[in-house]
Amino acid sequence: MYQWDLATDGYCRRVHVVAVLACDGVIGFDLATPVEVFGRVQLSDGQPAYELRVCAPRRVVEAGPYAVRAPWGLSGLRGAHTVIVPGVADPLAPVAPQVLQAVRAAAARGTRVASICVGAFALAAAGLLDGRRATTHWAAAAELARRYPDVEVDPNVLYVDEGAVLTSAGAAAGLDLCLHLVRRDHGAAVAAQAARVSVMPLERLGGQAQFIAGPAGTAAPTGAGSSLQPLLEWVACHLDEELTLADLAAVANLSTRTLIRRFRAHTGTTPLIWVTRQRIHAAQELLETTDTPVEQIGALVGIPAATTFRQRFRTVTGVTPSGYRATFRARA
DNA sequence: TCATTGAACCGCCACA
DNA sequence: ACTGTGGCGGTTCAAT
Repeated sequence: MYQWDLATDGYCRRVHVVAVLACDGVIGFDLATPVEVFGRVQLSDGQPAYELRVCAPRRVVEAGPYAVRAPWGLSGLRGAHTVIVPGVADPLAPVAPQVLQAVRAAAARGTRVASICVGAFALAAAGLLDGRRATTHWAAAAELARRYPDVEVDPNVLYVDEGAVLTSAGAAAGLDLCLHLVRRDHGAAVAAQAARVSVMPLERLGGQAQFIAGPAGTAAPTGAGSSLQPLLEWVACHLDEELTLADLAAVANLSTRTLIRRFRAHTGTTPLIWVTRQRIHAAQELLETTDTPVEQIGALVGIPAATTFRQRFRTVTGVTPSGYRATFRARA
């Protein structure tokens, strides 16, 4: 599964290979995002965290006003641990059969596959999204759902992580997705460093809804004009406290019913799931940067019951707190 | 692991 | 008529 190479200090080092697919009409922004993020991420020892391959079905592909000369053909997808599929200018155009085949084969090998923006159409065409949750650019979400009724399209989120298959919303959300993957692979500290390089918050508080233009084409006036942003920021400062739905509603000066509704529209999830995610992310940072015992970390992020903390940590990150610390603190 | 129990969530409807 | 809100009640979920 992993390619091993010998670092100069004599220790074996895992290199995670990221293959970025560039097809004709590829959107330059979508292509550049993973190239810049994965290409620049450094581990704490200064070594690059990823090996990057830009792969294309032909040696040169059109990318709008310019052309891209890709160093890898589709064979570059073989041996990759992650395949990124950027959007193309015309997502409704049929995807070349050999591209579909290559993506399908990668997924069948267990390779993680992620799309940016309307790249989701290619994943759907390859059948990778059937029965799964997915997202895409908000303006294309309805069409994706219409063409692929087996795909559960959620236009309200920045990205969807289904484990082996991930999709992200328009353009800039690709950055969120890439940073999310870095966090999954190398921990919050490395991801935070990558985010700083990109001059980008590691995590945006809202979902995609806040970027959907209103009927006049102006900035989104979702809800009755009022934003949840102050509440989300308040929560981020009070994670150590026990927070009930009623507490949040009181802070936002809304009924619980309306709060739930706004939350779904704004972040794509429910208030408490969102709060739990924030708690676990805070715990990840603490596990990486301190030697505080796991039990105490749970208390520090507002989940004082140790068993509850371990279980929630696991459902959010997929690993145990101690396992997470062992992975991401050992090399610090 | 399982049952209990209270909270969270959401559909529905009335109201402004 | 249309949109957002808030209360009610049933169901689900999760902590202990």
